[in-house]
Amino acid sequence: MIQKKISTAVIKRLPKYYRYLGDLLENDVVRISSKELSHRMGVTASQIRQDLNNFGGFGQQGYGYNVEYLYNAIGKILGLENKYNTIIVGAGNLGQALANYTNFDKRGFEVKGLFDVNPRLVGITVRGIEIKDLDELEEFIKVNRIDLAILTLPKQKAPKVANDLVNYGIKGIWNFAPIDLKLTNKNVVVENVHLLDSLMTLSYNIKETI
Amino acid sequence: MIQKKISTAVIKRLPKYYRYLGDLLENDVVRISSKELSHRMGVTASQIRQDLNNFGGFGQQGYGYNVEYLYNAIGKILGLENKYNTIIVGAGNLGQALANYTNFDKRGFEVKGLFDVNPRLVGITVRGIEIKDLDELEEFIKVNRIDLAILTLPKQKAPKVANDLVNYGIKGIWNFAPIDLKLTNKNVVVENVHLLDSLMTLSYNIKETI
DNA sequence: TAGATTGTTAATCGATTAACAATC
DNA sequence: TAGATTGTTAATCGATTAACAATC
Repeated sequence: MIQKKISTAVIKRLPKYYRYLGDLLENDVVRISSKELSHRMGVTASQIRQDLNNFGGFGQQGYGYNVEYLYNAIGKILGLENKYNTIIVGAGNLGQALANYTNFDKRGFEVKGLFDVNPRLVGITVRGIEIKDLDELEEFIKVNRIDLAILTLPKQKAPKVANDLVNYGIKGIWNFAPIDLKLTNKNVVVENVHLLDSLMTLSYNIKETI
Repeated sequence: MIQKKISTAVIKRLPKYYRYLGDLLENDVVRISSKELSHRMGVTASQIRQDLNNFGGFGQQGYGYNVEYLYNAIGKILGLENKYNTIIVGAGNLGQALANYTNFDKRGFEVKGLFDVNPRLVGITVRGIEIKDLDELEEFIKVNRIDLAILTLPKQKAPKVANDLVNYGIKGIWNFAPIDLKLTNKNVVVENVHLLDSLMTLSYNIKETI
C-alpha cells in the first residue's frame, strides 16, 4: 500500500487541532462540527475536513466529530501514545528551564539525563537529575535507550554534539541552537526552534503596524 | 504609494537570511551570489532573489550581493535598528531563563522588568532585575515606555494578562503560553511560540521514520 | 568585451477553498 | 423523513521555480 506523503503544512496544524480538542474535552464538549471548530480556530471548515481526511474518516455525516475520539486519534497520529526517553544536552538557563517544565513529561517526553561541558554545572541537580559531563553521553544513551535529545547549546558546539548524538543512536533532536543542523543520517529527525527568528518576525510586524 | 502586502512565508524566511549572512560576515565573506547562498541554505536561488526583490534591488548583475550591505538591509527591514523596551511577564523557569539569555539584548530587546503573581518570586533578583508584582504592571509600562512583553505564564492566566498589556499600551506580545491569544486591538502584534506544538511535530516525524 | 548574475516575467506546482453528492 | 454535516472532487488562489533579457 502506497502511503501518500502528507505535507508539512498539514502536519504542523495537527498539534493545533490537538490543543483545541483538548480544551473542548476539558470543557466536556462531546461533539463538534468542522464548522464550529473552524469558527473557534479561525480557519476554514474545508481545511479541517481536508486535513483530517489525510489520515482517515473520523467524522459522521449529520453529526460531526466526537471530540474525545478525534482527540485520541490525532494524539496517535502524532505519536503521543509512545514514551520518549529524553536527554537535555546543554544545562544552561534554557536547558534547566526545559528540564523543569513538567508539560513535556505529561506528554510522554521523560527527561532522563542532563549534560554539560561546563565543570561548574556538572554535579548540580535539577529536578532530581544530576548534570553529567558530556564524556558520559555515549554510555548513557545506550544504557538508558535514549530516543530524543534536546539541544540547548551555543551554536559553536551544536554541530559536533549533534553528530555525536546521531552516532550514539538517537532518533530525534529538538534543536534550540541558532543554527540549521545538517545531519549525515537521514533517519534522524531534527526539529528546530529558532527563538531569535521568531522574535525578529515579531519585530518586523511591530515595525509594520507603527 | 501602495505597498504590496508581503506574504508571511517571505517574512518568516528573512531571519534565516539574516542568520546566514551574519555567519558569512563573521567569516569575512565579502560578496555572495544567490546561487552560492542557495546551496548553503538549501533553498532555490530563484526564491532568494524573489524574496529580496519584495523589498528592493540589493544586488548587482554579474557580481551578486555585498554581504555586509545585504545583512544590514535585512536587519533594517526586520526592524532591528530599533531598541525595544521589554518586560517578561511570568517569572517561572522559562521567564527567568529568557531573562538570562543575553542574545536578545544583543539584538536590541532590552529586558527592563520581570513580573509574577507568585509572592514567593516577587523580590527575587534575576540578572540584576527584581521580580515585581503584577499590580505594578500598568505604572511600570507607562513610566518605562515598554514596547514589548514576553508572556511566560500558564495558559489560564495568559488571556487576561494579555488583555491588560494591550490596555496599558504595549505594542507586541511574544507569547509562550500554550494558547492562541485573541486580542481586541488589531494594532498589537502577537507572535506565538508553541513549544509543545513543535515537540509534537518532532514526535510525528520520529514515528514516521521508524 | 565576455562572463556572470541580477531583477522580473511567465510557467508550474501545491495548497486552500468551494461545492455538492453521499449518508447519518 | 428532513436537516445537518461529512468526505471528496473540482475550482481557485498563491507560492515556488524556471527562464531570460538587462546589465554590471
